[in-house]
Amino acid sequence: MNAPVSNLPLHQQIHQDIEQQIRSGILSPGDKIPFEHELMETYGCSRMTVNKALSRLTTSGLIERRKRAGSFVRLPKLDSTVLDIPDIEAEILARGETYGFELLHRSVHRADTPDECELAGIGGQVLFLRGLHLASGRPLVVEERLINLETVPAALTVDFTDQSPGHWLLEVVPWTQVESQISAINATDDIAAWLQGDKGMACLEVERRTWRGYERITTVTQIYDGARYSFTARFDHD
Amino acid sequence: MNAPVSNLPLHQQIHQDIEQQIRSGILSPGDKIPFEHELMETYGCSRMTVNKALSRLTTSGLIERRKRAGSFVRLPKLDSTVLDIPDIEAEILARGETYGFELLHRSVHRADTPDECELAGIGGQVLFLRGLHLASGRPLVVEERLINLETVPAALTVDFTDQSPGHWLLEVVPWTQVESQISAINATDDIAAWLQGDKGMACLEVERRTWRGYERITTVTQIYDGARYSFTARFDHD
DNA sequence: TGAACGTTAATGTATAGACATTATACTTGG
DNA sequence: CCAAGTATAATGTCTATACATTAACGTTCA
Repeated sequence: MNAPVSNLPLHQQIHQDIEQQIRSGILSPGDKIPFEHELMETYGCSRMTVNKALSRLTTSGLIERRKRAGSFVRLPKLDSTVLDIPDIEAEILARGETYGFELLHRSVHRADTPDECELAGIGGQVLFLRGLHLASGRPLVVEERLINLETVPAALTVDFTDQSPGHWLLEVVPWTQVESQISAINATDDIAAWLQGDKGMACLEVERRTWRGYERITTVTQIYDGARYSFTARFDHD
Repeated sequence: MNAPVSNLPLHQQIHQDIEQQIRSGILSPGDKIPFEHELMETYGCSRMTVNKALSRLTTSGLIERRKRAGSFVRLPKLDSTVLDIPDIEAEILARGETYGFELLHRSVHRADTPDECELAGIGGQVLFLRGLHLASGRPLVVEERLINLETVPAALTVDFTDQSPGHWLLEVVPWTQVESQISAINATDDIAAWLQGDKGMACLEVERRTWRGYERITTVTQIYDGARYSFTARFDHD
């Protein structure tokens, strides 16, 4: 009686073996991977099974395949990384602190600034909200949000006095595309007051626009207390 | 004579059709996708072809499949985005500015700080470099880099006086894993002097550690002039 | 009613074979 | 020697079939 080699399906096993060899450096960029018919022999399986494994490695960008020539390890992407821009509430709770939201300002008006028109079209209705995210009672983030009432009219009837609009939006209108911009700014008087910090302190500013299909949903600018917050990201090659 | 419906392979066509329906909102999270045998009829093809399309939608996280029940559109990930941390040289050139690198400091020593030991092991040799990335002759980024000489001994023999070590490393030892941390800091006296800015100005600080397999390659801290730089990212659902 | 059990309809995996496509390698003619 | 044409070996796609796995469904029995 033989112990089972693995409980994984064979195509996953093959995929994983090759990926492991690339990540460990046994196979370097440019190196050749065995032909499909060679892997068929090695694993004692059909070509479709090998092909499934190699196809997935191709779509995930780890290898490159050329007819007649064979399959080769690709050069890694020049440089890019996956960044989690977290749900602030979840993030604060995960730190073991208590979460709170405080609404500072709310207004409804017709789009007139370029930014508002880009969101809701000329003359479209937008909802403007400014609020604070509190960690253990202390302000950590101030956010200013525009919501497109053409696409999310329900936002008008919701009470955001102590509920984060980001969280609500995510449940009601999940986005399909996001665009983010991260920069560093010095706190203005207003920001310093809201975050209970000093004027001029370094803050992370995140501006994010979201879409559902081709319709704009919301634009949010979040300003983080730079001394108390940073983004981290871990990225495995692809 | 019929015009060809599409020149894409059928499984890609099916994949794309369904993805399009999800992104446009025709199909919402939780909605059911037709059974494989229904799609076979719709597209007049075999089950393996339909299966290939649906399997890829599964691995990319767009749909979820349950035996006996069927396939369903998944809720989008809570929040995460792909951030390009660019190759600085390429980025500056892309802006239409000229690129330059200027070495400020170079030294070789045995690892003694905790950070250096984490990189090269206790007593391992490390190469320390400090340099400026110049855009059109003006400093845009100051970087401090530690290179693990245990894994990249060749770095000792390279002249970095006007060549960016990041660029060189990428070609010689491509990484397989990266960890990044982005935060906002106020410029110290030193930083202000290097970047020819004012003390206290907001800067983006990016700390990045890279691995090849399980071996550490380098740690770099890059400080960007906050007034002249920001990261942008665009993210399509997965 | 409701808990246990067998049935069945869906997905998951794999096979063997076929033909299409294409870059490489080889051959031939100038 | 080089250019053009041809053969070939690899990947890309697709089919028809088979059996495994699993969760929903229906039925039976306490």
